[in-house]
Amino acid sequence: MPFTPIARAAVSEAVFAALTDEILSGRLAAEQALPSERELAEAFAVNRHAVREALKRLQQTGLVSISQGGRTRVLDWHQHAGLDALVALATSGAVPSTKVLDDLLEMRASVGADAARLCAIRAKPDQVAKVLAAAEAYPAQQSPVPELTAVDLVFWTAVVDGADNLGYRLGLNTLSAGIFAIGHEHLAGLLEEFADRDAHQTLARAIADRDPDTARHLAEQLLAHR
Amino acid sequence: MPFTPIARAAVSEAVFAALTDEILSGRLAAEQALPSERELAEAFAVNRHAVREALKRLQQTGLVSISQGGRTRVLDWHQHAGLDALVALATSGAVPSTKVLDDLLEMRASVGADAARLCAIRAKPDQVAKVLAAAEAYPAQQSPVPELTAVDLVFWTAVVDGADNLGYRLGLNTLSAGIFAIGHEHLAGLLEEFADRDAHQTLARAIADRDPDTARHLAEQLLAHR
DNA sequence: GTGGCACTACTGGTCCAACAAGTTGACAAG
DNA sequence: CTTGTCAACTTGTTGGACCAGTAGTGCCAC
Repeated sequence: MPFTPIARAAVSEAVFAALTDEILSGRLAAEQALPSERELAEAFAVNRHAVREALKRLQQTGLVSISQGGRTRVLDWHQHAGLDALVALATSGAVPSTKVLDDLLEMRASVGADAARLCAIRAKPDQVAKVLAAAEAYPAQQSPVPELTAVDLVFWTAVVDGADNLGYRLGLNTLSAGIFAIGHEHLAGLLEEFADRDAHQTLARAIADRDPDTARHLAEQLLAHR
Repeated sequence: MPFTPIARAAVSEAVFAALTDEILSGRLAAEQALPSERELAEAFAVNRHAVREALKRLQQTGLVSISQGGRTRVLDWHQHAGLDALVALATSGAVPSTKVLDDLLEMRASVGADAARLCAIRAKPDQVAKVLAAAEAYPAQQSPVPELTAVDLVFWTAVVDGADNLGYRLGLNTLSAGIFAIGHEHLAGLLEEFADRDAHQTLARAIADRDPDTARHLAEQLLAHR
């Protein structure tokens, strides 16, 4: 059944998105003071509590700095925003989504290669088995893009799990969220990689053989983005 | 003057920290339903809005799933939390902070090496100049740890800026926040690296010489953690 | 004139109370 | 067994009030 849940965006979510856009696009420059919560509430025609929830999230993302009594100020996201802001960045249009995607894939290549290396060194037997199984699950012939991305995510999740590095594990979550946010339509260039069943199985075998250098090298080749 | 600003934590911040701890430590298991907002408000002896602000942030971090009408449920942070959760993870005690630090440094090594490579390829002249200047700024003799970490951050910020990758840039923010959250007392093992003025200058020169392979290799050596 | 103080007009932080909107489970009608 | 209804929850949103902290303004003593 191809039905997807109907999106019912909360008010604070909408406010968060609007302000995020303003900041990432540069229309609200760094160091600039935001309108007061009361003014924002009136401008968006929502309650102040909704604005506050959005501002709290902006603060967590590293986009604004809040101080009681003083005004809320915009931060330079280059310096203060965390990796999670990349998801917002991908959809805000502040930076061309192709640029964001390229950067994302570049990071994925670097982290993925090292994760493959570590997986070959550290993975427990059952984790190796999962990697092999995930490689086996790649479809032989053409499949729809969403399905391919799902299979690919399962494979790399298995690899990263085997690498036993919390940073890589959580980074993978953020990265895949970012890639997902950009949307499937921009992922056409990755079809060859996703569909390369043989390469994934070769990589899985290198991991199973406990050959970290080969695993890293294969992963580098596989993830290299043109 | 060694005085630091007095921390005036907001109530919602405290609630957020408490719930984060409960979840990351596993005392609140995944899939488990949280108490209702009213119950939490009563338990913490705070207003419901404060609880809501905290829950919104937990949702953004990927630690809980909120649905109107239904109950708020705990998510498996391995699967859903973003890299930013690492900062909370470092301080929550859910995982030994030494493990978090090791993982963090491992990730830093991989990302840093690739950033150095890309910086050698892509950095603009003024960015190269900043890298050289940052390497020059390393203190010749022993210095206090906080100062060393600050100098080190400036150097790597320059390198990552030159690499022109938004993912690396924002990832560096998150990583350094995580390392900072763990605290300086655990960073003794890094003193040699931080103090290695020569190695940083050699690396900076490789970048200035546009020698990506050497830059990557040097960065790998420099960032290798024992 | 000038430094210092008090006051005022903001800001964000917290709380109470109410109602709207959605979910869930029980239960009766078909 | 299926379906619809209802009641008792839940989160979502709003309004208003007051507390707490900041920052600028202007007065006053020196």
